[in-house]
Amino acid sequence: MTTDDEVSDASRGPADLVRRRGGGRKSSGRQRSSHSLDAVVSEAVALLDEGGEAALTFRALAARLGGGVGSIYWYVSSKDELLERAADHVLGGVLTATAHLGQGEDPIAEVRELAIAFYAATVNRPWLGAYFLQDTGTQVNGLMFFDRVGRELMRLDLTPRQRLDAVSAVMAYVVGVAADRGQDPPPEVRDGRVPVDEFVSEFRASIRAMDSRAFPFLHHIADEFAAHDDAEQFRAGLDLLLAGLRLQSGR
Amino acid sequence: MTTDDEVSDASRGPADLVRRRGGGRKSSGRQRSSHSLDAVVSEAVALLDEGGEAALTFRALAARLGGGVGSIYWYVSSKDELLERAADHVLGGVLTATAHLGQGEDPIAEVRELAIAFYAATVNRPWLGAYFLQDTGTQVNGLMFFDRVGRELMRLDLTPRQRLDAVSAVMAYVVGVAADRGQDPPPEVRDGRVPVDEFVSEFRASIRAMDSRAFPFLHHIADEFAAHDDAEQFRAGLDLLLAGLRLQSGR
DNA sequence: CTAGCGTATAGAACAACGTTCGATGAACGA
DNA sequence: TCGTTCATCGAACGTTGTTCTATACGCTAG
Repeated sequence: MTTDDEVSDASRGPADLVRRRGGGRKSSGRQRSSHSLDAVVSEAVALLDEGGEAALTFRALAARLGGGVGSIYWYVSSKDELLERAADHVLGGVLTATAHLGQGEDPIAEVRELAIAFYAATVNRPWLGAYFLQDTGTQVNGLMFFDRVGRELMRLDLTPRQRLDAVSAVMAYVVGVAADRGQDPPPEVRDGRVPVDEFVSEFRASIRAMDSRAFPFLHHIADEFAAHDDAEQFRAGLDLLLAGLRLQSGR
Repeated sequence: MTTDDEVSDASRGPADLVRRRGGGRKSSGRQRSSHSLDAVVSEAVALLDEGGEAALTFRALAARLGGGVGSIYWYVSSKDELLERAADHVLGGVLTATAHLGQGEDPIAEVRELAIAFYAATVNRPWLGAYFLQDTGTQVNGLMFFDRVGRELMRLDLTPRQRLDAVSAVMAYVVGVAADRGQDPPPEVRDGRVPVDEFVSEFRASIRAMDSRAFPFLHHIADEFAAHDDAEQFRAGLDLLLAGLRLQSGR
């Protein structure tokens, strides 16, 4: 699927030599096996979503697939590659979710939608940022997303350099918010065992307990912090970035 | 727990119960030991700088300190905490490096300098983003830096919410660029065994090899990508963000 | 003086992890 | 029937983070 390679060597062992920055094609053609690369990656994402990065182990994944640990290495040559493929897998979801975009009048508004869709996929997936677009050979969806954002900017009056910088900035911002949030709320809040209010008000109290001379700004925004919504805050920052871009492009 | 301590227990073992989001004081008072928390964290940062995140192991760190593995656990209760403290350690360096700032007329220009100094510290330290400001209890320098940036924005005509969103956006952007770059150039280029030109032109060639209908934007910026400088690109994106902020504040 | 306590160090031991390796079939053309 | 390729499996290895116990040293109380 996707674009896929030319022809010929269609069914070589997926995990061969020529690792990073080279070939690395999918297992195009018939799928005789009970696993298939897609199944391995999908289940890996499922494990990551359920228990975070620590939950993804080769043994847990093998048990989930009903196979042995060694089998996974036929499809993937290392855990790093597995994570890269997992990251690209969820980015594939972002691509299909935003397939309807691209016809709008305002390119920047389109970029905004793309970024928001990307953000939605990174929420609760802090590992995504670390493995996003590391290997351009295997991570085709990441490249496609990068290109889609850039294509919108080609409709704007900018230099190629400005376009490249802008796309990189938007990507970095999304990834950064994901990494920043990370494990922000402690696990007991994550699971819902402790109401969010309690954690937030406790945090506000701990801010108030600090020296207001040393941390004037923290005191200043303590209430806002307690009331803020993550997605809203993401959009606020994104809009700052896009406002600067709009200014640069002269509308 | 959580809220922690009242008074008294001033000189308990640094790595005690009450871990995340609570107290966690430094080894206040005399330093009798040959190690001390600062030595442990400093050496950890040195290991990270030399060989990346994989190079930091408790055994390597112990050997470096001339002690046993178990001793480290007296100062630090887990590897996560060690990495958080390491991140906060380099942020302490950023704080002292930017101590001269704060008297300028233009607050946004000051924010720009702060962000650039932060960025300089994250270059070749992709692990920093993942452990930056995870535990507000132990990571005091991160809080201080956050506060310093926010204090500049207090001189601008903005709502508290806008200020909070802006500071968060700037931080996220810096962290995002660090995470994005990550291991971007493969190790053989990192070490200088392969000249950068070769890698870059190879990358450009691989872009040209792709279908230009499927990736029009990648073709469009292939040359720019080959010639771009990371720090310059970082500043370009930062300036977009700050331009939006300047617009919002009405100069 | 000594018994006891908090401080601090050291390393053996354990469980879990990623990865390697050779053995083992199943499918298929010659 | 044989040999080759595809695909699977799990034992085994080395390394990792962490726990646990033993062992000192400096102090103060009795």
